[in-house]
Amino acid sequence: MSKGEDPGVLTEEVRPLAQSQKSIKKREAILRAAIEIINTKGFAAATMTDIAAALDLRDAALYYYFPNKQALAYAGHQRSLERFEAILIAIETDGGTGLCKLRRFLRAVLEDGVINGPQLYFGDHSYLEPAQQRAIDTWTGRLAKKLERFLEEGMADGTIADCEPRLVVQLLVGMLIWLTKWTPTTPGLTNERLLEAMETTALSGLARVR
Amino acid sequence: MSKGEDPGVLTEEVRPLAQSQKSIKKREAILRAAIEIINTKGFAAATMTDIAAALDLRDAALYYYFPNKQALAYAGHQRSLERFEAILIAIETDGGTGLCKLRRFLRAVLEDGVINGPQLYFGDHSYLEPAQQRAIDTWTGRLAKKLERFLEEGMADGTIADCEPRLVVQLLVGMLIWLTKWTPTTPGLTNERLLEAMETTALSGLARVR
DNA sequence: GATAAATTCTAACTTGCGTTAGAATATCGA
DNA sequence: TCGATATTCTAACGCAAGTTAGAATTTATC
Repeated sequence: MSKGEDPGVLTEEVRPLAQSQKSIKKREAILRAAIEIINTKGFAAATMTDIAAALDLRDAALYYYFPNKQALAYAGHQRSLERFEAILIAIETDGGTGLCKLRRFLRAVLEDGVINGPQLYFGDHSYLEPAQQRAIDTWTGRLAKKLERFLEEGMADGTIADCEPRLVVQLLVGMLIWLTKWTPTTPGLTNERLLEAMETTALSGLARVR
Repeated sequence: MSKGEDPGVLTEEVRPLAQSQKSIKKREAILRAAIEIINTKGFAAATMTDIAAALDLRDAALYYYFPNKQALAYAGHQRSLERFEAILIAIETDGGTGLCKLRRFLRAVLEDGVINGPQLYFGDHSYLEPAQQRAIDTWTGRLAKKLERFLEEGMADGTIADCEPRLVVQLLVGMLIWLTKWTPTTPGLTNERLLEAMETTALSGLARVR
């Protein structure tokens, strides 16, 4: 649909892209700030002014990028789930034992910025539209299933203890969610020490066999 | 300060008590409902109308028992911490190995009504007055220390693996906090299965040694 | 530099919710 | 039954925060 030899074609295509490029960057920054703030204070307590202030903006400016607060939060949920999915798929394609996959998952979540600027969250979404809630729930369910499969694989290949995957996954998720609350107030904490603590607690176990 | 032989003494003492007794019962019920609702929806999203509706009351009626929403939530925090402290002290006085104490703690928290009507919570308290926040923080810190001591005792008596107690306690707390969110939507779940899953995950560990 | 588009701001509107005052009702002892 | 106290309700106020409209400003293109 475009004339190949027209020298203007390049600029014609780049111009709108260049505009959008910048706009998208800012949209990303807003989304990032929103995720972190909502994650910290909760949806209701996190005000549009809070989020805007993180980027030296007024609350009204946010409405240029998102129609309303709900949509902003919903986008945050989606972003979070996309990241999780990417992590899980990467692990799936790489293969390995069930235990190996589980360990890689814990490490990946930590490295994906849990401590400084949590970009992964789940938790509450009762403030969303019912349809949005359902969408999040089914998506979350799919991802949880992937994790459960890791455990089942491990039980089959002998690397993971006999357990109820559904329950264990929720316990692990709880550990991860809580990270975003207490790690910011724990100075001197590194990903290495955190990962070691998690592996000791959940993988090798706290109990010493006698 | 009272006449010992006055037969009215008994009724005199009982009368105001009888009135208060009923009032206290209702105050307890309100507090209980508030803890559960705030725990589920968060402080900001939980409205006074929500809490009142749980007892077939209007929002204004709550102000007969609590001066304001903040005070109600603060009382909830205190109630929660009292329960935790009672659990921890009971375990301390009973003695046993570090691992034994840790196991007893997990069981006690579950039995204290985590699944049906969560009465224990921690999480966010950024909506309280700074002084109240400090009070909660120091109290929470004391209780966390008790848990950490269990781990240290276990490391000393050989029942618990080498670890950083500070970090491990937070990981365990995360597991427990998250319980109140997902267990209500998991039908057919029993305390026994839950406890077994927790012991498998955190105590004996998910990894099978080869 | 000038014009158009994109971006952000100011100011006001709206709604929900915490809170209060005072009326209404229930409870209870005499 | 009656009066007093305790408890709850109705109605309204005030404020905080989400949202909107339109002006103001910046940015990009010629």
